[in-house]
Amino acid sequence: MSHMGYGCLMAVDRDHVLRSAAALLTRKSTSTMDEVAKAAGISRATLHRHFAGRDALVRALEALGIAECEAALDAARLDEGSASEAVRRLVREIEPAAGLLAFLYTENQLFEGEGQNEGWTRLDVRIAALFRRGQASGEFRIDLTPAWLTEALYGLMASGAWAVQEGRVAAKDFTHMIAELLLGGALRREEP
Amino acid sequence: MSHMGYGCLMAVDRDHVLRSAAALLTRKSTSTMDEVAKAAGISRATLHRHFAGRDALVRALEALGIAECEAALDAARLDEGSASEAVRRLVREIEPAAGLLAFLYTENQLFEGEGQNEGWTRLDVRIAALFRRGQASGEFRIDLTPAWLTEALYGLMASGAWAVQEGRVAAKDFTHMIAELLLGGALRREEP
DNA sequence: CCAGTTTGAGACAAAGATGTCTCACATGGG
DNA sequence: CCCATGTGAGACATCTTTGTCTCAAACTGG
Repeated sequence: MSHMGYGCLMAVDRDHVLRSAAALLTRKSTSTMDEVAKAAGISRATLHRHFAGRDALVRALEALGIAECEAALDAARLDEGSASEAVRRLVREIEPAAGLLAFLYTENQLFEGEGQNEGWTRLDVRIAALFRRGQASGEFRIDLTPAWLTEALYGLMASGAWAVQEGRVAAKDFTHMIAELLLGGALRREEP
Repeated sequence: MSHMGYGCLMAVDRDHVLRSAAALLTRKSTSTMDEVAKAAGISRATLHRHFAGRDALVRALEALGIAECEAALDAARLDEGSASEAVRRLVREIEPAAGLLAFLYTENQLFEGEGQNEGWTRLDVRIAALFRRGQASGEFRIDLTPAWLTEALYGLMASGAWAVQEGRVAAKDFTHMIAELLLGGALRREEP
């Protein structure tokens, strides 16, 4: 297998390691490199062969989270149909990445240096644009800024991911609970 | 001042240390004991005289957060008036503690052992009871569980605290943004 | 079967944080 | 003024995590 280099097997292993690291760090964000390795079913040495260090691992998780989030935004077709439906599609598409996003959202180490990934800005811009579109069309209220609605979406996804993980809400309700609360709030509607 | 013991000066110093530690750890949850000490304007030795170690400090912050939260619940008089107004009062009263709560909310170390503070349960019960009251009175929709609404309130407060800290939303809008989103959601009302 | 590659296990030192201790200094009451 | 108390600065050992290395074993493709 000398000619394969990084093309084939390494890639799928790397992805598997990344996924299990995401799952573990979502539950316990201070997990040791050794715990991450064991969770992935590999040794610490092999983990180090994939990721130069803890920082590289977290950066790779950041890139993965951003990529999955952007893929979700693409799949949700935010420009089509009503803004409400676009938000529902967005929450549905982003659900599988919610745990990872929740971990990254609280990893404030990622946002303090200078070399912060501009992918976050791209995501913010696209999501805020969706809320702005909803405001322009009269669907959404205008006293809540698009920046705050974007932030609230992140926060609700993180809360939802944790609540599901601790069994406080059912996993199947994740999408509905987040989208409905974000769109409609807790108050009952007089006439839908 | 030998006869004073722990009664007077120690107490206010301890409180001041606790407050600055809360402010610092909210921004950078991995701050060193030395950084915590410097932020409080004291030396690491003195910090250690107040709190036996990092764990003791975090536990003290947990107790402080729970106490402030319970005081806010008391001040908000959750049983009086409409549930919506009670939620607005709750958010307003809890705002000063939002940063500390956001820190504790993501300190999952607090919730994994067996000796987790039952204060959180007390808070959950009281807040969930408020949402349940709103549902029973017909004010709140019933397809969002009280447990999820409680969780969402925590998540929105954390998001709000971070968004304010990073300058993405104005501090003066904190209460309005959180309460209005939680109650009414992003959709515009036809007839208020 | 064989050769090259990858892996796991462990040893090892470096780095960082923590807990403990000592000692000099300041401060405030008597 | 004097003394007791609290404080800051620093030294020190310890512990954990990390990064690096080696080597034997397992595996794979030919």
